[in-house]
Amino acid sequence: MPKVGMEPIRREALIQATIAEIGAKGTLDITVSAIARRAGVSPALAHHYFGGKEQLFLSTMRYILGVYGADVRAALRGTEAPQARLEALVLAGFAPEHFRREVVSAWMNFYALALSSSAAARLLSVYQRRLRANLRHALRPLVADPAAAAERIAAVIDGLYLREGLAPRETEHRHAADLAMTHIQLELKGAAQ
Amino acid sequence: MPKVGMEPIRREALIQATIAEIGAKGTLDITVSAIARRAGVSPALAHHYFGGKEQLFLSTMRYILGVYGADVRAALRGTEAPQARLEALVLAGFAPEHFRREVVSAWMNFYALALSSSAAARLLSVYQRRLRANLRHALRPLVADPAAAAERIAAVIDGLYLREGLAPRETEHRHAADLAMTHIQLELKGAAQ
DNA sequence: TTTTTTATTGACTGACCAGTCAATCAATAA
DNA sequence: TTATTGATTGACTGGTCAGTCAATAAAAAA
Repeated sequence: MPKVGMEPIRREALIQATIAEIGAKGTLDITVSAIARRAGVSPALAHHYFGGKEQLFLSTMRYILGVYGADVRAALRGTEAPQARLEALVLAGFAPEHFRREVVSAWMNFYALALSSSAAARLLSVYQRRLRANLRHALRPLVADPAAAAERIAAVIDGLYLREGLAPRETEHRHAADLAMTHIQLELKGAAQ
Repeated sequence: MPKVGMEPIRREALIQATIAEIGAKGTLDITVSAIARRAGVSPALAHHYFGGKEQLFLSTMRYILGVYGADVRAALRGTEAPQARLEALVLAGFAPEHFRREVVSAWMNFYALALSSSAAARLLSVYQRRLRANLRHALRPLVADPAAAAERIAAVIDGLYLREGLAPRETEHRHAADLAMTHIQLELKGAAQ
């Protein structure tokens, strides 16, 4: 039953199906057929809308990065005090939905993909730059060397995410956020301006 | 020209070829044929010695983890002072050879693989546990909460490696080690026992 | 109503690949 | 010398997959 205006619906469904399939298989080694089946359409339609597998992956990556970015912006909205902004940044990054198996899968595989796809590398570096810029901005009134502190905090966030994301499920994710917040306290105490 | 005693030579050659191929393609999506070609043997021989692709990957992972472990042990040998041991741990982790493109590739892909292969996950968690144990041990005489500090330092190390490993080449890798060392200074200053 | 556009797919192709197996060849042991 | 064992591969199989294309069907526009 072909209807007009299906394109955005199908694109969204195919991206969601891609995320689900990556999560289920834990790999980017998944087939367009499986994704299409999950989305309830034929493999040919996936090619029709995305042009190919690689572009479907990139759109999926853009989607996930977009969700993360929106979360961060929402967390920062209305938050003025630098300390509160730091906390918001950390908490947004460690929100439970980022630890859903399929999301972790997508992140890990995108890290790997960034080594072979310059488009993927560019997307990832946009996210990294934005996180660091946000951190620097919040740190500027608080520490002597905001750039270096931002670098370290970003590393702690990424490192803790890596660890928690890879850890066997059932683990407590508050842990990561707490560790990161303690680290920030250390930065503030150790290098107050 | 078949000779006796070839097995260890071929195994090593195939593992090296696997690393090289992962580095070249940036993916685990590589063929046994390509690996075997690189090692100068037939694909059948790779199956003969390793039994299959997955086992070849796991052996390669074990090899890389083993090199890392040996580097760390070498760096710690003869180093007694806790502070020096911390520094040795960091410097070993950020040694230039770990930033060779093919090694970074292997790490990133192993992270992703750990999500779908419990054998890979186990190997990775052995490495992670060992790093944390080493850090805790060195931190015990220096800070009030060695476990938490070790967790944070390990996160910084992993996070900085992720960032530096993914960053476009030409970047300066001293940077990562410096940032990590500064972080350690913060930990010691902020929570001296 | 006719034409055009959008959505959709079945069927196909060309290519590739992991893993198997029987056979070959050389060194070595009996 | 003969039998055995380890090293090695060519040839093959069963299966898979990305991407193409022409055709169909339903809306929408003319």
